[in-house]
Formats: sequence, structure tokens, C-alpha cells
Amino acid sequence: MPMDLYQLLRTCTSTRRLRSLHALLIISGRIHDVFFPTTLINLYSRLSDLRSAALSFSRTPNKNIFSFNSIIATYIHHGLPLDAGYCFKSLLLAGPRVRPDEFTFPVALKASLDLKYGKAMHSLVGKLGLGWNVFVSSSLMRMYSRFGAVRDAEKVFVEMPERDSGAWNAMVSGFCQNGMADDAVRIFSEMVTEGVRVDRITIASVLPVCAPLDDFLLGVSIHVFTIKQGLDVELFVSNALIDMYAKLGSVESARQVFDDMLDRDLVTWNSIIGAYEQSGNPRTALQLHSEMQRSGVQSDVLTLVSLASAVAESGTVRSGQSVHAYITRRGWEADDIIAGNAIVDMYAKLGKVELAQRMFDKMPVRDVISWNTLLTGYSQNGLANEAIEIYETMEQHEGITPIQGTLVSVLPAYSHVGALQKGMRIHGQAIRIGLHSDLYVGTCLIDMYAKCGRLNEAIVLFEQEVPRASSGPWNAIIAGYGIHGHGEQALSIFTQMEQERVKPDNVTFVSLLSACSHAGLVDGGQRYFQVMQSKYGIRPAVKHYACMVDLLGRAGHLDAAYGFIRTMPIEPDSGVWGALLGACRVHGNVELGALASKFLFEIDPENVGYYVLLSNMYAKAGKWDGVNDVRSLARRRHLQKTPGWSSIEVNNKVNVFFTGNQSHPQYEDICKEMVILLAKMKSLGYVPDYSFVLQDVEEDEKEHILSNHSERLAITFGIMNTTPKTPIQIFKNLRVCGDCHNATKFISRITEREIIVRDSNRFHHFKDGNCSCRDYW
DNA sequence: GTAGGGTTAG
Repeated sequence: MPMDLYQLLRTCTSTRRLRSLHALLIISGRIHDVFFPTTLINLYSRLSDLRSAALSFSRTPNKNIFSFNSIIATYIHHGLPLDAGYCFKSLLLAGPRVRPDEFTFPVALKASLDLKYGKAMHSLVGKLGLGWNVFVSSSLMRMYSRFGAVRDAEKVFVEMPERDSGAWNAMVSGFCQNGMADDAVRIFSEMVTEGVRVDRITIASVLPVCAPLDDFLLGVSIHVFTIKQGLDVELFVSNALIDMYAKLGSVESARQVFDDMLDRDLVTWNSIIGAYEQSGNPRTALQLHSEMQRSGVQSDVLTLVSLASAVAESGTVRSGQSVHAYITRRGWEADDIIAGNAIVDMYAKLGKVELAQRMFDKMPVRDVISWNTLLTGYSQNGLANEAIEIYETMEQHEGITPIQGTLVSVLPAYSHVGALQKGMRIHGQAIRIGLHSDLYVGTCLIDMYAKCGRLNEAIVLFEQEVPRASSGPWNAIIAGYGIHGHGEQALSIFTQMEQERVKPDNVTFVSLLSACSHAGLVDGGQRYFQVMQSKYGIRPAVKHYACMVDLLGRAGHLDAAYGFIRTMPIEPDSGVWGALLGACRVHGNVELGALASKFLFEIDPENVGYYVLLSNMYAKAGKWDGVNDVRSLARRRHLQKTPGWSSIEVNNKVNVFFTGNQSHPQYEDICKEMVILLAKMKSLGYVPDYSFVLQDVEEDEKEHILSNHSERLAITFGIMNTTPKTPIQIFKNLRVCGDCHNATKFISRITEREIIVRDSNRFHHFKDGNCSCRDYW
């Protein structure tokens, strides 16, 4: 009996057994039974034996539509749309006896690789009169949605003679996948009001739009709805709920759903691990991963990507390397670009930029995110010049267009080194790709213009371009006024911010307090330190305390500053003591300076800047024992001075000078020019101040050291390479040395140049032998 | 003997 044979075939669990039964069918001649070829294709397909399936198909003498449908489905299910498309074409050429039917299209449509092909399929459906079938029409809708043609999908939906839940679902997910969240929700509500049966697929399709809409209430009401319908027990639904709650910021609700689940699959675990990782609980994420392993669920590449992010936030380089090794072992780093990017990001966040770079170099394919990740890695590890280099290399690679994140990463690097012309080029780029009014890009542009000395451009952007409903742009412009010494304007911007009801955050007050400090507005600073707490409920962080110490100290209230530190409810850090030490240096209070140094040498013993400051103070006061003590302490601790560097942008090229670095091609010429300048300066009364030389060397060597300071090299280079009497703008990574500060005053007078120096602290505008800077050295 | 769909990442 043939039925017995079919049943026997269906019980095959190995392709070997199936093949021997197949041979038996051929020998016995039973293979000519019309049902066998199709059954065999389907069974081989189920056992993933594509070769045998294809062979059965090609050996079928009179192929009927069942055989065609099965072989097409086989290829689609095994991810081979090209082969499926080929079979579909041969079906069309097979003659009038076999034609595609309503079973063919739902599968065959998945083989369409572009909209044009899909539209041809649609017109074929019309010619064959198959549009009445819900499966066919829903599949057409999915095809259109896949290529972004949601309106065409909607047309099919509207014109369908009858619609089942699947058709409605196709409409909901079509809108969702094309980012049309409002329409998706609209269709979903229509479904409910028209009494169409909502199933787990509807829910799993519509839940992901709650997060982009930022609509927590919608999410909760859908959740309630699923409970009423008894759909909350469905795995897909629960998984989507976890993700929805996590993305809307409620990890607790996500956890509640997770805890209530009876079955969990890989997606469940990935979602909850991702939820904790994204919400700043990397440790919990790592714990959950161990729990997942204990419950016997195998990780996939998505798990590892979340794990890499969690390790980046809280892990060690060791655990980072084991995540990396796991990904390599599974072969994911070669064929998953996201996994590669995650590793680059992880190493960069762990401070291992070399390892990040090595991973980046190894990646076979890179996208714009890969470049962004590496760029941000350099930038956030303080390697602005390297970040810039990466950006410029990226620009030379065709086919990579910068996105928001690219500009947001590269602009601070340009701000950092004071590369105005390059920054302006990015501004142009932002305009071209329509991102110049973007909140984040705009904020970075404001910051860039302010830090590159163009406060006016920053103001224009703030006033006219950038959306100002959130604190970011306000913080940037307040800080901009601050570093340029315009404290009053910074305060008035803050007043305006309050009037426009924009909520200030902790960054706002850091900017505001430091603006007060630079401008000597002691009362204002103290008032806003109170306002921050009483009116806005922001508890001062250590950064705010450092600003206050700076504010009091700079203004000469050294004892008040010290008293303020004594009453701090939190542990003062190096920023706080450093502010006090800096103030002591300015006002010549050696004892208090020594006290501050004592703390600094404990908290931050590697930072050589503090040793330099203290030594300078002793030198200025003529306390040579003190100088020697500090120097030998620094030597004992094997401290090397942070390499100081200055940069100047000439003809769109950034020239970087390191202190004492003689490798610049024009070094010889710069030295000659410097000798001439120095003679003129001395004739006008310039006397080198050797207290700024930490090295223990002879006097004439000291003069050589001072004139090899990076800022001096950069300024001289600028004088030689720019039009006479035009302004010169320099950037220095550390604070400008006091002797260079004095020297620059003379240089500005001799060369009749305006010289603008931005150092790690503020702007100095030198003009006619004076400096705008309120601090004295 | 054959058909459609949904959730997670850098």
C-alpha cells in the first residue's frame, strides 16, 4: 500500500535512511507515483540535504506545480534566494501545462532582490488572477514593505477582497519596519476596534514602536491588552515586552516580565542582558550571562556583542580578551561586522587603543560605524590628533559617508587642537548632509567655534541654528563665554535659559561656575552654587567643588578656599587640590601650596604638573631647598614631564610642535628667526624667567630650553608663514608657561600681531604688548 | 504531497 510507504518515509530521521528508501522506490518502479517526487523533496529539505532535494527535483520526469513549489520553498528556507529565483524562472518557462499558483507566490516573492523584480511578480499575480488569495496579497505587502514601498503595500491592503489577521499584521509590521510608528499604532487600534483577532504576531510587531515613540503608556496599555487576551504567555510576546520596557527605561518592569516567564529562549536572555547593559548595570548583565550559561542556553553573536559592551563598562582587559577569543573561535569576527565593531569599542573603552586598532585592521569589511568607533576611541582616550588622522583617512575611502556620530566624534577633536579651518570644513560637510541644525552636531559646532577662538560664530549658531529646548547647546555657549572671560554674558545666558524654561543640569553649573571664576565674579559664583542646590536640587559633584575652590582661590581668598575644602561633604579629588595649588602659585602662598601638594602627591602622584607648579613657587620665593626637594622627589618617582605640544593651523594644515622637538622641516629657520626676535625682545626689556625651567642645568642651557617651548616654536612658525600683521592663533595642550606668557607680550608688540593662545585652561588675547588674561604669573 | 508573518546587538 502506497500510504504505508509514505508513512515510512516520514519517519526517516537521517538522510542516509531516506536515501536508501529512495533507491528502493526507484528499483521497485514506485517512483513514478505522482506524489513521491514532491514528498522526497520536502523530506530532504527537512533534513537539510539540499543536494538530494535538487537531485530528486531534476530527476522528476513530468514536473508538476507541487514539485516546483517544493523546490522553491526548499531554497528559500535554506537562505538561497538566487537558486529559488532560478527555479521560479524555469517554472515560467516550463510551458502552459504548469503555471505558478497561489502556493507559489508567498514563497517565491521572498526571492525578489529589488523592487523592480517584486513589481514584475505583482503584475504576474494580476495576470494569473491570484490577487484574491490572502496569502498571496499579504506576501505582496511584505515584499513592498521590505523595499520601503509601504504606500504600495497599503494599496494592496486596501484593495484586498478579504483580510485575515495575517494581512493586518503585514500592514502593522510594514509600518513598523519603515519607521512609521504612528501609522502602525493607527492600524493596530483599527484592528482592535473592528474586532479582528489580534494574535501574538500582531503584538510582537507593534511593541517595538513604543520605544521610538517614547510612549511608555502605550507600551503598558498594550501589555494590559495582551494579558486580557491571554497572549502574555507567548514567548515572542514576552521577549518583545522585555525589550520594550528596557528601551523605555524601566529595567524593573523588564525584569518583572522576565521573572514571570516559564520558558526562556536565547532571545529572552539576550534581551534581559542587553537591558541591564544598556541601563548602566554591566555587572548585573554579566551575572545574568553566567546564569544563562548555567541554564544550558548557548550564546550567539548577539549575546557576545552585549557582553562586549558590558565588559567595556565594568570589566578588565583580561575578560575583554576572553570575550574576543570566544568571538574569534566561533568565526564571528570574520563575518559579523557588528561583532567586530563591538570588539573595537570594547578595547577602546578599556583604554587599549592599540588593541582596538589591531582589531579594526583585521576586519575584512568595515562600515561607517567601524570608523566612528575607532575615531571615538582615539578621541576619548585623549588622542585627538590620532582621531583626526582616522577621520581624514576615512574621508579618502569611497562610499563611506559620515553620519551624525562621526561629526560628533571628530568635532571635539578639532576643538581640542584648535583646528578652526578643519572644523569649518566639517561645518560645511554638516550643511551638505543636512546635519547642521542637528542638536548634537550643532552643540559640537558651538563648542568648536568657541574653543577655536570664534565666539561670534558660536553665538550666531546658538541664536539662529541649533534647537535650544535641551541643555546641551546652552551649556556649550555658557562655557564658550566663560573661556573667553565673559562671565557677565555667561550669567545672562543662564537667566535667559531659566526664562525659556530649559532645565539646567550639572554640566550647566560647571560651565557657569567656571565662567564666574575666569571673570572674577565671586559673588555670582557663590550665589549659583546655592541656586543649583536649592532651586534645581542638583547635589554638587566634586567638579562643582573644584570650580568653587578655583573661584575663591583665583580671587585671592585662599583661606576661604581652604576652609571651603575642609567643609566639603565628599572627598576632595586632585581637581579640588589642584585648583588650590594653582591659586597659591598665582598669589604666592608657598605654605598653603605645599599643603595642597602634599595631598596631590598622594592622590595623583604620577601627574608631574603639580611638581612643576610647586617647584616654580619655591623658586619664585627664593626657597632653593624646596626646589631641590621637589625635584628629587619627582626624579625618585621616575616622572617624565607630560610632553607639551602646541599647534597652529596654516593653510588648512595643522602643524604640531612638541617641546624641544627639532624634527619639524623648518626647525633651522625657526631657530634663526627666534634669535632675531629674542634680541629685539631683550632690547625692549624682556628678561627670561628661569624659574619655569625644572631641569637642573646651566643658565645658557635654560635659555635654550625656554625658547624651545612648543608655544614659542609655534608662534615663531606662525609669524614666518602667515601674512604680516594678521592675527595668529595657537593652541597649547598644557598651561602656557609663565615665561612664554611674558615673552608673547613682547612678541605681539614687536610684530604688531594679535596673538591668541588657547591653553588647557582659557584664552589669552595678546595685543600691543598686553594680555587680556586676568591672572598674573 | 505544497503557503505568509513576529522579538534581541555595534
